Amino acid sequence: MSKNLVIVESPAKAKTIEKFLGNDYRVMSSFGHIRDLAEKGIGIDFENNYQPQYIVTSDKKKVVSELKKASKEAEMIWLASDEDREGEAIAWHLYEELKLKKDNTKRIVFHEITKEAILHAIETPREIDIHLVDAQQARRVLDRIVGFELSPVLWRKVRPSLSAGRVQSVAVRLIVEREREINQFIPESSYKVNAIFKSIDIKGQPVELKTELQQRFSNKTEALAFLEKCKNSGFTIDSIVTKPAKKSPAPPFTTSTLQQEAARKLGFSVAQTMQVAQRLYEAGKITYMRTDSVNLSDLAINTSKAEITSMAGQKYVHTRRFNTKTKGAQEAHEAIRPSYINVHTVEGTTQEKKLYELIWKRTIASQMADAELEKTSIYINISDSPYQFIASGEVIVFDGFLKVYLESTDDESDAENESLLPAMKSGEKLIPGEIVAQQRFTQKPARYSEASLVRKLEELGIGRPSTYAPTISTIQNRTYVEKGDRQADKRDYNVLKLIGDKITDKIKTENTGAEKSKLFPTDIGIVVNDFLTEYFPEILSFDFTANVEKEFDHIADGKTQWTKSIDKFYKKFHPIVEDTMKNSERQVGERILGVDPVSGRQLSVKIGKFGPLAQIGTAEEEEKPVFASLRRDQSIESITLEDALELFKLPRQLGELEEKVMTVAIGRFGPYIRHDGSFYSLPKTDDPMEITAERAVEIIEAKREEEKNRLICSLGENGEIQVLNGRFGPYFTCEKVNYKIPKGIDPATLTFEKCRELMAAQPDAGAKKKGFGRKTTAAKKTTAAKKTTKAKK
DNA sequence: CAGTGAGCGAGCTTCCGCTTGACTT
Repeated sequence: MSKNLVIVESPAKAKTIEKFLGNDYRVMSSFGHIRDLAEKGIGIDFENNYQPQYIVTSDKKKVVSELKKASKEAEMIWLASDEDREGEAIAWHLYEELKLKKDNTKRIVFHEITKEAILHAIETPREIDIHLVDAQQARRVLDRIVGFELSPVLWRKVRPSLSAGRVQSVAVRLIVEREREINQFIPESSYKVNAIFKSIDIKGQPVELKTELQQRFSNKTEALAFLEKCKNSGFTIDSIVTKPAKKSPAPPFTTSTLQQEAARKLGFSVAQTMQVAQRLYEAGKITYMRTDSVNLSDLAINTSKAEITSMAGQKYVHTRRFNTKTKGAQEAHEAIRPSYINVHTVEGTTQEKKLYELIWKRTIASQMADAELEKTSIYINISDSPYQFIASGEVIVFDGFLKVYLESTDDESDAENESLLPAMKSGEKLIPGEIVAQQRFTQKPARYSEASLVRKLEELGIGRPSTYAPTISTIQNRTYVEKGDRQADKRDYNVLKLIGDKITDKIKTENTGAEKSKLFPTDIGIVVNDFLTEYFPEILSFDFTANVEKEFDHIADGKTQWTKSIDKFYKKFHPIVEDTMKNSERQVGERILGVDPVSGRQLSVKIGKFGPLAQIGTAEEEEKPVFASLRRDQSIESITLEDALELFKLPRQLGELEEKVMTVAIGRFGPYIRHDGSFYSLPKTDDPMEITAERAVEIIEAKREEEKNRLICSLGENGEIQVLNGRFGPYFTCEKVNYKIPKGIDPATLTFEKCRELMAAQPDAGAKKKGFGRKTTAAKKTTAAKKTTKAKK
């Protein structure tokens, strides 16, 4: 039995620390927070000065009882959770829940997991900082009030099961507003002029010089006029300017920058990055992956230095301390770095290897020398014109950190590969090979990717490293936002080319605006956002979090009582909730597009019970309205009258087969033919608008043929077991439950008895569906319920 | 697996941050 019990948050951390501390210390983990506000109801006692009603969370009952037992056996208890608001609260909850005593409890903190740091912490204990704890309670209670009062407003006014919150609602707002910017964007064009000059270099070799005119022309007339003038112009090198430049390495990774770089360089989703990083962390290969700090421990800096020296030499070393600039950063940990800098690669999956390598390179590079560059510009005069052509080149004089790592950017647009320029002298005359004026357009703003949304949230100080990935999932699970691709649009552009004294004028076509894996708002997302921003502008404002953070800082400093702060907020907020509940309309996002030319009735779009729909006529009219669902790629916000009218061309009658009508329509699962109560999906190659009766008959007969071959045999007295051919191979079914047939058994030889045997071996067959991979509390409850029923048996 | 857009009006849903499992398909 150990004399000392140390409690930290993470089991991986506990394992490491235990090694440093020796036999007198037992190190256990709390697995994060152990208590939270009661789940049922709001969990706050409004009658009693906002007293929080804490309960031990169901998944922490076991941990808490183990900790309780261990704490009774120990002589001294060391609460070693992180030194930030949440960490302090964890320590306090432990103190309360484990019923610890002041005289044998100590609070210790360290920012890096090194032996030195931990021993130092043990020597300098303190008490729990109750003001910091109060700041956390205020944060927790505020989030609960906002979330649990706003969400029911949405259930009533928009749709059940929706949610709103301080973080997620602002995240959705960013995406909705970006989409509007894109929709409203009007591209402007101008003419960019490039020239290629021919010359002879010092060695007498022919060389080409690629240049761009410093001036862009706003229209074709000006561009043409310039080219006309160039026909008779002379071109002379005016000057050659060489300037030194340098590039510095980026700081080591935080959660947010790791997510961004892993997305750009490795194509990982935000959640994927965190999963892979978690595995590396648990294996002891990297430091903690949820951090907002760019700080490295002395140990890490020193080992980096040694590593760089042996790898590349002393002159590549340049150690640095980076400062965290992020709003609201709490810096309880180090930056994300390899645990052992001298380990360059790790064993594991491809993903783990790649992510580790990225972390290693970024860490090492951050302690390396600046890259030194030489930028050269050649300025070329044009006779009779005030403008100049410029050729730019860049040469790396000393690679420095670039030897290892270069940070990526989001817009990998036309980053022209600037390189070495040919050696030339000023005064030299040049002959133009060709001069091209090309029409260029201003770019639409880019939609957010998961990672760029995280960067934006971090910039606004909204959310924490531990919540970036879950927030991205939440707004997608609530169907406010969808991840998707955008096909490129074709766009014509004009190219004017001067060769010799001849100008050609051509129209070319380019693809533009293609986007992959970006976040799009849904109609529901737009309606919810517009509703919330109208009625709750303060909560939805981009600086709401920053403002409440200031308030929390006052509480942490002991200047404000946390309940007073909450009271001030609640007294203002709650009446708005009540008023909105009572006085606002139901939100369906209706837009009137115009009039149906056939019936003369109004055509509108809105959100219906089953999603976005278009409607001809109104409910008030005597004649019932006609409805049609919007397609997946259409939205209420941007659909045109023309496209909406197109929707009403289906369902379409195709003629008859066996005296029954065939109709073609588009359903939830795509286009289908309906005939005699049966459904036949259309292959992707058939267009429901174009399909003929003959083709429809073909599809129906093909499906019937397949059906015929489906049944392999019926077993049992009344055929209660059927052996069938399915999409994934043969299987059998009994009382609507499907069972697998193990490999190696010929389905045709199955007997009734053998099937009963196979059924007994698959007790869980049919007991799935439902959850659909979502981590909801509901899903957790059903699995828990399953376990208990099993136990009873 | 499937074509709805209305209506009886039960009882349910929801937040943000801290941490890891335990599950199939």
